[in-house]
Amino acid sequence: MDDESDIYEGLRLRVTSGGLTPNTKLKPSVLRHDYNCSASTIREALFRLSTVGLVSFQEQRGFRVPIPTDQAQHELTHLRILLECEGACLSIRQGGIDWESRLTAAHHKLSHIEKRVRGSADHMPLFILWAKAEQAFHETLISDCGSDVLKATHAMIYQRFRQQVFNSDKKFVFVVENIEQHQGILDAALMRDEALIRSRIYSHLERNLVFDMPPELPKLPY
Amino acid sequence: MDDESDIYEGLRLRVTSGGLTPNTKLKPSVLRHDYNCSASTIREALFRLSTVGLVSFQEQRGFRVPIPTDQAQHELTHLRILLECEGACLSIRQGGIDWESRLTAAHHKLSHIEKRVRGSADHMPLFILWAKAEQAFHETLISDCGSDVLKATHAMIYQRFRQQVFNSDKKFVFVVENIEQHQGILDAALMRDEALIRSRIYSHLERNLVFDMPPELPKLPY
DNA sequence: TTTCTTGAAAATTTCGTGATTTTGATAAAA
DNA sequence: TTTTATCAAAATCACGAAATTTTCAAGAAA
Repeated sequence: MDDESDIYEGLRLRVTSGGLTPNTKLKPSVLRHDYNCSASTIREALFRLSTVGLVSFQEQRGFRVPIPTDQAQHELTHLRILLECEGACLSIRQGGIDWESRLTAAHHKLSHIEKRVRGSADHMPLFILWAKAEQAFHETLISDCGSDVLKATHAMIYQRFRQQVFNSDKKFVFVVENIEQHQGILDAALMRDEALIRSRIYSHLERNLVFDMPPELPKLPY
Repeated sequence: MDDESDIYEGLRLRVTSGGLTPNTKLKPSVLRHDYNCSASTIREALFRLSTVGLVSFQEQRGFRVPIPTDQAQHELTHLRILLECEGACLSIRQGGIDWESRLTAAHHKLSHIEKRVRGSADHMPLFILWAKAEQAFHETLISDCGSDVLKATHAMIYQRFRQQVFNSDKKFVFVVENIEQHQGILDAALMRDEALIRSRIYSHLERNLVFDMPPELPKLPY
């Protein structure tokens, strides 16, 4: 377990943003050479990744890069909305100046990168940077919700979401709307308006919902 | 990996409802004898349990039964409410007669056990049965939400919640209110009343919220 | 007494091997 | 041509042992 966590992190990066073709087999006996360790060590790390849903696993058939599906993207987006709205609203209630400050800082970094992305033709080189900054922004948004369980759960879902869209066809289509949407979320947070931030988080993530959400049933009068 | 999943299940049962003292060390070299396998196999299973939060793990310091804390109980309850409300409401919208039927069946079983528990002085022997039935009921409640991710996430949180209360002081205090609360949730589901089921799920789990939820901030007029 | 070392015992982690299973190409049969 | 059978190559899995790290008790120093 010396640098097993490094191995875990390394593999996690490769399966989430390493540009691996979905369904690629992940063979411990091959990957061991990249990390200078035994196949068993790789296997253990892949196992852990599979419990979090970042690699798929079948008994006696080894590990593979998960195949992105519309269904999975929809479900991951749905859960992101649920968790981020809840976390953001709780942070609004409990967070102080420190939270506002960290969120503003995270947005500043993200915003800087996004403006650079808008300019350049090829987004690829900036993408890793952008992904890190966007994750940091969304995690800071919920950082003062007071629940480690909520934050850990959100982190898991966010990772899978990012893997999903990265490994799907439209990898690097940068959406210009993101810029004003992130700004809008920051503004709502600083205004401490829960209803507004909910609707802005929803709007921000909405385009990843590939199916219509089922409508609320009309209440029957008794 | 032959019966590794059996080992995983066995260990999961032991750390969630096996009456183990919190903080107990889980030594692969000891546990191997209970399952007739090597220490490595046990280790792998414990590792998987640690990624879902059912055993705690520290590098070079092995595995332990997690220590229940008020904070953890509060957070797990909070997430259960969030996920079950969402899952139940979606099931109300999407579920059909089949869902109603399965939910009624699950409630019937649970109800039967709960009435027996109310009668007996020592709840211990019935507890495992009750836990299974209560889990089945709550999982059926969200079973037609249409999201595997939501259901899997809920299952993880529910397991940890159950472990939490089981391993805390008040292991076997059976709460009589559960009976009518479960009935109330079933009724709301059959009535397909989303607002009602939300409030009843909240009431049902409320007593496990050990801290007050922060109040909504008053909106400042500009 | 308290704090700091020492070092042997115990526990954890990594690794290569052999047994078991899957894969995939080739040939036989329909 | 399509399907089925065969079997060798390749991969996976469980295992025990070696290497590394931690634990903790006993003695030395403050």
